[in-house]
Amino acid sequence: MTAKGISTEENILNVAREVFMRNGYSGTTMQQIADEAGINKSLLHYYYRSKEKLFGQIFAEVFSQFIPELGKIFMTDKSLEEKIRAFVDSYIEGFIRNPLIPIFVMQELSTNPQHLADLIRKSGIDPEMVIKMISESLKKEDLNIQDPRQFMVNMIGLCVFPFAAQPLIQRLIFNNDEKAYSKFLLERKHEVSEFLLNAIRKG
Amino acid sequence: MTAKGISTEENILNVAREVFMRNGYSGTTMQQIADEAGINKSLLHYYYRSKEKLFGQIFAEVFSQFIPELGKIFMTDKSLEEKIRAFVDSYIEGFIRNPLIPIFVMQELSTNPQHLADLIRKSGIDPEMVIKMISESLKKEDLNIQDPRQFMVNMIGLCVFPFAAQPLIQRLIFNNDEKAYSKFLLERKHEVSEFLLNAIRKG
DNA sequence: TATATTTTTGTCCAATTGGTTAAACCAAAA
DNA sequence: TTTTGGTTTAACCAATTGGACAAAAATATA
Repeated sequence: MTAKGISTEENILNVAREVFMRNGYSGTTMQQIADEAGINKSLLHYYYRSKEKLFGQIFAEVFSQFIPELGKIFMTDKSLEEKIRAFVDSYIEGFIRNPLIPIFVMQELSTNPQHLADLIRKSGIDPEMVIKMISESLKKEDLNIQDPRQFMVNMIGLCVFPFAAQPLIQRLIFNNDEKAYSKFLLERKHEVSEFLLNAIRKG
Repeated sequence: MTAKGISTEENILNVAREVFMRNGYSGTTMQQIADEAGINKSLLHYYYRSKEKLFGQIFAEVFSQFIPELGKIFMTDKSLEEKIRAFVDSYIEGFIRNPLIPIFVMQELSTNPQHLADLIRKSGIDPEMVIKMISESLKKEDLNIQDPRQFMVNMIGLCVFPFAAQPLIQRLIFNNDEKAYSKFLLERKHEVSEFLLNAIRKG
């Protein structure tokens, strides 16, 4: 038990999540995690047998926050316009709460793509089915969408990119004004939805 | 001199660039670079005094390939439509040739934002000036662009994201079909331009 | 209380880390 | 041929790495 009434096990997980997300797998040492958690290094191995196991658990959890619940939102009977607004809003909101998710997940999958296969297998969901379902839902309405896959990448990319590139954008476009950048991110919920809807409007 | 008539110094740089881009700074060891370059570890330190120096040189070079030459393209007297097409085309083309650039640069700047300050200072260019110039150029024509900064992030994000998220998209949307994904990326040059132009068309 | 059980720590380990140094090598100049 | 300069190597270093292990401390159970 720590001061806050949190179990040691949970405390380790919280600290490790933070450090791993900040510095990546190889940029993080077990000693570092132990120090920041205020415990002995051996205790890490007591609860989570190895660095890989600890990281694996954290990555799986963060990964599930990155993969959008496209299926759920696009299976409702709302209009496509409403679906897009709902998705963009909740997806961006999630990253505002935890801005490191995108770069952490994408970087790890870039150097270690085989993690992906494991995670998909464990999740049990069938990506192809979900994609097909959404594609159908996109084609249904009379909109200017030639390739649903391109549109999905556009939609997700517009949400994700500003977080992955935060330091760059904040410095180059906002002269390192953190407040201004936060405001920019909030405004993006509206901006991205409108942008997407304009782009697929027929005429 | 190596077999290909390339100097040892240059060969080290090429190998190091590849390894660093694949595994990041802390995921790379000097031994690894030495092995892949077919030389002794001491030789690395002979040519590039330290790991940091070697990495710094490589990062500066790759970074300059990531920062789009927005200024150049948007200062011409083409129409905005032509400018956008020209930019998207050349920017995406560059990443097709070297797909690891985006994730490498964004990841490094995420864990080490102070690199950015140094690089900008060394480059001598004034980001604020460039941004202002482009903003003006975007406002000139009668288009549906409320905030030029949002539009710039949209444009760059649509180009960059598919490369940063390549493993994910390739697996989830293209069932790991590399060929299909390459085709998708090629088609994106046209897709992104059209998408952007549709989105800012008035009416 | 005394006895298990769980949690935490200190100590140790082999391997690897980035880096140094002196010696060996080798082609070209003298 | 000897000398000179840059190049390459082997040996070595202190520090750090992830991890093992048993003792100790704390807690639960009897």
